[in-house]
Amino acid sequence: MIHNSHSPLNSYKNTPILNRSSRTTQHYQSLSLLYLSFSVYSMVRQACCRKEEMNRGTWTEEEDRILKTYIQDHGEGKWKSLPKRAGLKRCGKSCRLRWLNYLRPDIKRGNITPDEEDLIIRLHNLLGNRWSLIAKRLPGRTDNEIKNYWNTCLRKKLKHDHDLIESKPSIIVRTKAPRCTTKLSFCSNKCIKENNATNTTEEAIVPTVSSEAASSDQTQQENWWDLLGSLDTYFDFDDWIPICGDNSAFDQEKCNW
DNA sequence: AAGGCTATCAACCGCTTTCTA
DNA sequence: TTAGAAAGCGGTTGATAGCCT
Repeated sequence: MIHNSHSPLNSYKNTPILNRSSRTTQHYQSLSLLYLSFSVYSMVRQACCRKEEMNRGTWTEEEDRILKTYIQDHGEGKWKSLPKRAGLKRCGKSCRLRWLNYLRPDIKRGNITPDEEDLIIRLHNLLGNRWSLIAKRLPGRTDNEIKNYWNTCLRKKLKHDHDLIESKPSIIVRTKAPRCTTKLSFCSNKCIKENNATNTTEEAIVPTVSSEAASSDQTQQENWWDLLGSLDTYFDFDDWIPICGDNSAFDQEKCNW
């Protein structure tokens, strides 16, 4: 879709919490609490930028040109101070997003190909709504693009298969340990070595498998391996071994528990 | 032609995670 | 070790195009 880059966004209206005439003492008490909370919140958390001084909405061609030129000359990073340095009336987050999702030279234009679509579906099946991780497996595509594509096209497309999907065991790979309760995880040999050496967390994919998949149910384990097998085009699994609480449960020779 | 409705997707927001001093 | 800053992430919003009546 082509947006008119010169049309201002007429959004973010000040919506009153209640009509003045319909407010009661109770409403005012609630409002006081709300304002108090907001004041405390403001003391703790500073806004990333002053909204009234910033351009918002669709980027103009001129803004794009300024941002692109600046990043080509000075490189990415330091997004918070970038707008000031580059002479843009945008907040740093907005600049970052615009660069990552639109201006970056390696962005792939055009429709999602059937191969890409297939990969998105498979990865989503594996990873869930981890758009940035999915995007990393699709060169030139952004997480935002994939997320939109999923929410608009694929969700509908797959809806008629809903019952089929529902009947399958849910095997979602979680990638951030604090967010999941898992028994089973996968880690590359390289990663283990590095972690042992540096005692740091590996940023690359170190997926853990949801507890459903970690059950002793043979069918679920087979499904899991099927899923991994279908993805080996995209992942280099030669270097990956499963670890399961203690590794002893896994037979690396037979590739099974 | 006009108005309503829907689909799309860029951009925003709030929160979490990671980095750094 | 800790607090604040920076970066990253995913859900949501809203402008716009296009279709339908």
